[in-house]
Amino acid sequence: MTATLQRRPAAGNKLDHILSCATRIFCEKGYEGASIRDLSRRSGVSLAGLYYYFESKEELLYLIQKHCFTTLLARLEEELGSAPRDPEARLRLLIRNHLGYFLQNPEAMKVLAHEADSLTPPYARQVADIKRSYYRICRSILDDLKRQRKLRRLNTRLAVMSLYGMMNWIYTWYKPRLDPDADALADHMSDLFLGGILAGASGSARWPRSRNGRRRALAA
Amino acid sequence: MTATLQRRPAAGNKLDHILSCATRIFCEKGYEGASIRDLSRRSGVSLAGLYYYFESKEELLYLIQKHCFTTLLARLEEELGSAPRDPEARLRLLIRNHLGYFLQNPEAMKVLAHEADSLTPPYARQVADIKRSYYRICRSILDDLKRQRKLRRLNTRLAVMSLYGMMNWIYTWYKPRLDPDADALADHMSDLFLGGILAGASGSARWPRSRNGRRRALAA
DNA sequence: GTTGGGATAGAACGAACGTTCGATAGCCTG
DNA sequence: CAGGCTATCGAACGTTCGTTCTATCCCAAC
Repeated sequence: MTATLQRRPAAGNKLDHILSCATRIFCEKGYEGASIRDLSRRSGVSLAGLYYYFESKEELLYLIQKHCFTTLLARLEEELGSAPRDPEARLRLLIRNHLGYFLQNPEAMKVLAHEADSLTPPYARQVADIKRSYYRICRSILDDLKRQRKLRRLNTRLAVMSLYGMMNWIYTWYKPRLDPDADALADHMSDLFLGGILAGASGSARWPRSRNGRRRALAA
Repeated sequence: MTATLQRRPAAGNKLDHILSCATRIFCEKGYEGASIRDLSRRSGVSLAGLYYYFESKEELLYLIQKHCFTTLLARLEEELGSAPRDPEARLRLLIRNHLGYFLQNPEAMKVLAHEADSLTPPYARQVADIKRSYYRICRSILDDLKRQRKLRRLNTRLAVMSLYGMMNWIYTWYKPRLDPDADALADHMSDLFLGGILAGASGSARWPRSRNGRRRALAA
């Protein structure tokens, strides 16, 4: 269950190669649909030889997810450390960081987003912990923004989830030759999200709601 | 490849039962991870008996996806038929329709969103056609809105994808006891999205963009 | 030059997979 | 009651799966 990375110091390069092949295969065929034999063919390592580097197929997915989320989180924390205190600026930075990493590693991105609950408890917990940290940073920025701008009616949980939905769904439609690059996309989504948060969720609604009378509770 | 539904007129009930069991199983274990033996156990039909009702596991997924997307699209077209011409109202209606159906059929929703490209060409094409119709309705509403409000800088493709991302990601986080119901959620996302579109994408930017100077093209 | 362990692979294991075969009920029609 | 059609099943087929067993190779240390 512990990371294979530490066990065999000299083997880092080859494990990295295997992990990158595995990422590509999981991306193409999904975790369940991918086979160790696929990985053997793609990586050039024999079927049995692979098991020198990891203990099971599931550990493979775990190592990929853990590495990516850890990197994503570390980059964000580093950037936020030397960033202004203004919540809007920090949120823009988070979005930029997220999309920057995702569009730079599109295959890993799909594996993170698509195989989010393919891991079983022993592995799943550790990944979930990192994800929770990442999620909480966004939520606390939004709580700050809510206080600063007095957005009484803002449900920050819904807002966070909506934002992550926008961002994580990208792997299903993004075409590098057709769509804007990561920075432009980050600006687009930042504007969309912040515009919506700041315009719609403050005091009175600026735009009419649904035409029928079913106005349920919107507040947090 | 043609729908099994028409071949055996009297068998509708049992096929429906099988499809609903299959939906639940695909939802729980994913398409690849689910086995026909799981379906046999859950539905109470013998392994061989199942194949009287469909031709392959893939046709099963196809039947589920086709039925759901067709229903979703039909409902939307019916509602839009007797709706006002105002693009904003029509967009709110689309969001309400989408979330209403999704939260009423959460297992099917996950199968639609998560197994979006588990089908291979013969089946995949037919589902893709229906999805394209559905997507185009949203896009044309947004094009109308863009014209009406003179939103020169709005990239409607990105906007549509962002909106669908927000909505389709719900299956990963929605908790019925914790989160607002479908109508309230639809209002929330409508406000967020419309607020963002109308505030951020018109003439000059109302809020500052990223702190560094990399201001790439945001326009369509 | 022997030795010992890290690194590798061929072959096999048992289990599970999607699918099919052949048989058997039940039932309507003639 | 004979014949055919619908609906169903137990058993099996051939394949692929994740994983492991065992043997080998290479190279540094003694």
